[in-house]
Amino acid sequence: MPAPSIRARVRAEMLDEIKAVALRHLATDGANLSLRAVARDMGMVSSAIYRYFPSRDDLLTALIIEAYDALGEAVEAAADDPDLHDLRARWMAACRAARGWALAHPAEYALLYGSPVPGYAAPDDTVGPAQRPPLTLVGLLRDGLAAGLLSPPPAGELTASLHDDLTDLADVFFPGLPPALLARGMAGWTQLFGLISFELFGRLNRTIEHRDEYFDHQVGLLADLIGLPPPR
Amino acid sequence: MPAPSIRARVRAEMLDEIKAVALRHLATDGANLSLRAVARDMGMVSSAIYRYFPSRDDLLTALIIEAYDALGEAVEAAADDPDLHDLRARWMAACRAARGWALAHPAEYALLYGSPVPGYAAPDDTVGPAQRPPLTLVGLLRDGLAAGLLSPPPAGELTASLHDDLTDLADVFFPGLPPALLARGMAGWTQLFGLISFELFGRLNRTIEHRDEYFDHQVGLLADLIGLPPPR
DNA sequence: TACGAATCGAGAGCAGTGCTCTCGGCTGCC
DNA sequence: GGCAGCCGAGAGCACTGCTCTCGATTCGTA
Repeated sequence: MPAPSIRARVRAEMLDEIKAVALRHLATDGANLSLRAVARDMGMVSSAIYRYFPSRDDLLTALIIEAYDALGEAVEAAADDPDLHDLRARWMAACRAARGWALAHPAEYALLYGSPVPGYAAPDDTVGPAQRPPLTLVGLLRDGLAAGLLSPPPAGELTASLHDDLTDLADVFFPGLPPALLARGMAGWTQLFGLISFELFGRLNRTIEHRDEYFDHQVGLLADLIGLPPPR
Repeated sequence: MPAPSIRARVRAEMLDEIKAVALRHLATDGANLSLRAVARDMGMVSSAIYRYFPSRDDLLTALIIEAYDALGEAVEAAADDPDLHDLRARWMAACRAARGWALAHPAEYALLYGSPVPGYAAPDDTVGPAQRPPLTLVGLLRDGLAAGLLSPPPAGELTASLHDDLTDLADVFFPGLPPALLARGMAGWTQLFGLISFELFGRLNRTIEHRDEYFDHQVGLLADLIGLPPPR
């Protein structure tokens, strides 16, 4: 492999620096990222940014993919912590990791899970990284089932067409996973998203002060619903 | 009471028309509402809008309050349907009403529950209307408890400080409601928000086709967790 | 090594935005 | 009837994303 030319290396550094500056702006000024402000911060003129990102949306997409991967990595690392042998502890750790990342990167979380920007349609590059957290959670359920720690929910509780939808979905990622268990995993993911969003978007203000305990309790409730083995 | 002057009546009509046009723009163009576009649609010049709303944020706030009230009214009406005597049926109806309203008014739902606009801080006028849906849900639990249809969850499952937070919160709206039951009600509200947001923001695309059944199933799961009497 | 091609930053410019201010015409109240 | 308050139009400011052109620099290659 030939050494990358100076120009190519400078270009890669510029891409990284633009993303870093844009992230800083996102954190301070909120979601409406200004390309011109980013350019000013870099001592450049706004049109120069377009040498690196064809449009503002493309820059946002790059940031979104990086954020999805950072969140996904945090969740996966927590779920795969070798110190945790307890299934419920792994589930809990994954959820806490997601919340911790979100609290540490609120602007990026809002970028990922807030209302979609009007004209913006998520490109296909984002769907893979976006699936990492929910796949991690459902993967824990598959592990638990394989280890005999989980009993599959009664099959009769799903309608036929919903059973088919969930079976098709399971076949893509977790062949053989009982569809009712997949539904419970998605319920857990939905709850996790709701808990984090409510906390981050201020819906817990002036109501819940002890956020950590509230979060743990609510996640624990859903762990019970899913059928994870009780703690201890 | 004196008849309102012509000018006052015209002004009220203008306020309504501006809001109506803004809502149309919100539905078609997405969240970044353009005051100038609204003015153009009304055959006015942009500065004239400022005679009625001091800023774009104030117009948005007016729309938000109206949307919160419309959603709250839909949920309350569904929960109080006199034809429903079954507690679980009322819970189900309330949740379905929220989803139905959101699907019918996606832009307004995004305005209410999407990522908060950067500079925008929700004024106090919005907190009352915003609380109507969750209060309706928790109110159902209070009714069920009073009617002996619900058994309060074991008290020992909450930490002391979380117990205090929830007791304080309950005292404001539902004095005497067991805090653990309040937590379950909030879990239901969180789940409802998550389900609707995921569906509306496209996270169910290419995975779940039978959305109605999926929604009913997931809401039913949480109803079980809360301890609502089984169906039939 | 020299030359043509590709890349890059600067600058001007376009269409759009929220918002302010001033200037007239109109309305409503004393 | 007159005066104060309301209202729409218009100009203007600072800002945005984005396009285009123009030199300067760098690259790959002959």
